[in-house]
Amino acid sequence: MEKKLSFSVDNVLNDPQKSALLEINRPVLILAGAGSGKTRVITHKIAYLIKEHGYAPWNILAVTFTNKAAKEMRERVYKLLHMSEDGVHPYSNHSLWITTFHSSCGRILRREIDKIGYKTNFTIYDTDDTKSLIKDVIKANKLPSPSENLYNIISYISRCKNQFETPEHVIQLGMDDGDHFVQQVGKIYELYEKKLFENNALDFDDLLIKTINLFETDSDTLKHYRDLFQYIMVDEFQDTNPCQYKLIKLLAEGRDCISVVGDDDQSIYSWRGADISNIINFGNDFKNCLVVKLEQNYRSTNHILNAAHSVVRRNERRLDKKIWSDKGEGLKLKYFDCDDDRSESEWVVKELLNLHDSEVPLNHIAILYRMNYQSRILEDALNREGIPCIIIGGIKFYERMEIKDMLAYLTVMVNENDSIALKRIINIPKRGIGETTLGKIDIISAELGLSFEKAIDYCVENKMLRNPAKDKLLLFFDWLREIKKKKSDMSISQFFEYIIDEIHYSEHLKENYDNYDDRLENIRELGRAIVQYESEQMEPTLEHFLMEISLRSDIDQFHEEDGAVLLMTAHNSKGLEFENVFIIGMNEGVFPHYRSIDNYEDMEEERRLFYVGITRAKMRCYLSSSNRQMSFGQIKFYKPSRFISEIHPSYIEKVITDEHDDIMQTEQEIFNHYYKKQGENRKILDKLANSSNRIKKSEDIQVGDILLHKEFGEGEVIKINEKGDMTTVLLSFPDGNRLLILKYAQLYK
DNA sequence: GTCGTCTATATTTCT
DNA sequence: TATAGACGAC
Repeated sequence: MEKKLSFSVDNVLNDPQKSALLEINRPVLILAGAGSGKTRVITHKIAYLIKEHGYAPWNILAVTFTNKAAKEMRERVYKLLHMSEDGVHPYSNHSLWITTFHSSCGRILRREIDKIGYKTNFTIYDTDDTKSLIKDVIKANKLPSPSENLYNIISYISRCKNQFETPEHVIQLGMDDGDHFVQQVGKIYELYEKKLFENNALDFDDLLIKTINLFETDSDTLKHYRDLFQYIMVDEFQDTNPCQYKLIKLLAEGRDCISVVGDDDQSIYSWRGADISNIINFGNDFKNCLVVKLEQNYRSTNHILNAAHSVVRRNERRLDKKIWSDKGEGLKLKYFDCDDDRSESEWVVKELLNLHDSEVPLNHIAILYRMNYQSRILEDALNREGIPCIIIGGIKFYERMEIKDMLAYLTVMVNENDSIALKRIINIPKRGIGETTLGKIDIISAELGLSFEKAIDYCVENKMLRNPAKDKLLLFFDWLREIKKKKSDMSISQFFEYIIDEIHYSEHLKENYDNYDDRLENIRELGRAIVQYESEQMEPTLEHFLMEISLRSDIDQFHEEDGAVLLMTAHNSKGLEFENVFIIGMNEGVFPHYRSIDNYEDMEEERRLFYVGITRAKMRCYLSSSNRQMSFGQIKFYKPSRFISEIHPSYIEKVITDEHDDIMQTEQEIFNHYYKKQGENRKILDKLANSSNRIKKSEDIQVGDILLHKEFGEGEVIKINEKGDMTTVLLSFPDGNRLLILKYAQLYK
């Protein structure tokens, strides 16, 4: 039977897309290949529900992972509903719940969190704040400083949190296994959680966890939101972690009002706890679900799709599907292997200029890489040729020192319990309140279980602080109280300007930083963001603004219309598409990343990441590698990436040029080249570690040879004691003779 | 408590 | 390379 739609999807959607849209009485799992129009399905389905089935916009919850994806989805729905782009008419700006997981939770908690003991003016901590808080916790509680680096501790805690492991349980686990690290982290975790609560702060994970807590402890609230969200859609479902999945289940389980879209081949966030089994097990939790595969790609030509497929099909853990398009074969991928990273970026620039000559606009070109630092050398090369470029990611705007300073000021005005924000600003500009004083207060706060502010009072009352520090503290808090009073008399932007003046922040920047111009400009940019926020919101509040800001990242506000080449990591490119895509640094240890080389599952993820990269390209895809790369001031040698050889040869064309520097054939020559250039840099000697000049056998040397040791320098061979594997050499170094085991000593000719 | 200098040290990726 | 942290001088 044919269904008549006044909201026409007949010419916009293909058959599988349509079936995914029309099914609203069963759960729907949409397995959507790259470029198969999954956003189109979601947005049309939202519009369809509203227009054809009378759903109110606020009764639909659609969640994704990035603000950018959410924003795009919102705009597309507005268009379909003929709303204005800011969504104000005919529904209010708040009417649509098309957001990220984190901001939808933030929005819920902003209203409800007092039900689980927090105050609604809570602060959201980013990774930076989390790091500071953990440092503080270790110090204040006089815990031994852990041998592992902070990042490992933070991610361990985050993993525990996302799997609903309590600190007590983690500590117990650590004791049972005699695992010292786990015990230690468990302790830090416990104190960290306590401190977060004291500070009335939530970290990113908490936004989800506390929402779940809320729903689990307060059934009325859960019921309210279950009734509110009559239909739920999840984009990028392959990226959901246990927490996100649980949240969705809480809201939708037992009902049929859910559609999820995902592509297991594009799962690239397992390091953040994303679990592909969520997509694989979806059918178990949501019975009788309709599975739709979208395999037609609307983006790329087939050589690109086939090349991408020939790589990703090597993964064992994947659902079988193959994307195709009706756009013809198109061009093969172009691959160029370069001598070093400098010539690699020059090659990219050259190809890029060729494209430009054939009238390809610059904003149709993206250059992707595995790690942010790879952008630098490219940026230089592009600048040399005067090609404008925009780098996405990297040092993020909202993570800049001066931005964080000012946001901390605003935060303190809103949440007086936030010790991280308070400590950040208490001595900026210099007020003579230093580490020692703050450390003392932290310790008291930890020992007596007092909040930071209470601990200050306690220290003052009990005369525990010496006079200059004490007076300055009191002075500061007097000042702070005065400032806070002004808050209600002004708009957010006025208040912001007022604080800047009041603390003489521009003077502070001028006195302390060479690049104060840039920093001042950033502050102005933040001011503009505030003004913009105020103009967009019907009821702007500082609390809400700060939340928006803390969940925002750089990629959100890039505009395609800028006539510039885009540079970004492969991760950041997900969900985007470009006529022409370059992927640089196709080397073992770079892409795939060296930390995934020894781990099969990680390697599969790298492969998926590469798959994501290739499938961004509509027309042309360029790949390049380089044998030598300058990284952190050192030259490193690399082999071409295994992924290059994993591409079926019929879809890739290797570029041969005559521009290789034939002069440097051997490792020795390469070494000499740099050695001469950079002088006696010991670090350079490290590079020899893998070179052919490493002496491993006694046949390679004789008495009288001069050998090189990276620490001891040059030494003359005095004696060789043949003992098979354990052969030793006696060498005379500038600082004396040494006996070394040939096999282990790093000696070079 | 602050400032400057030196050294060690780390390098991935939505929110 | 670049930057955070340690250390010592004031």
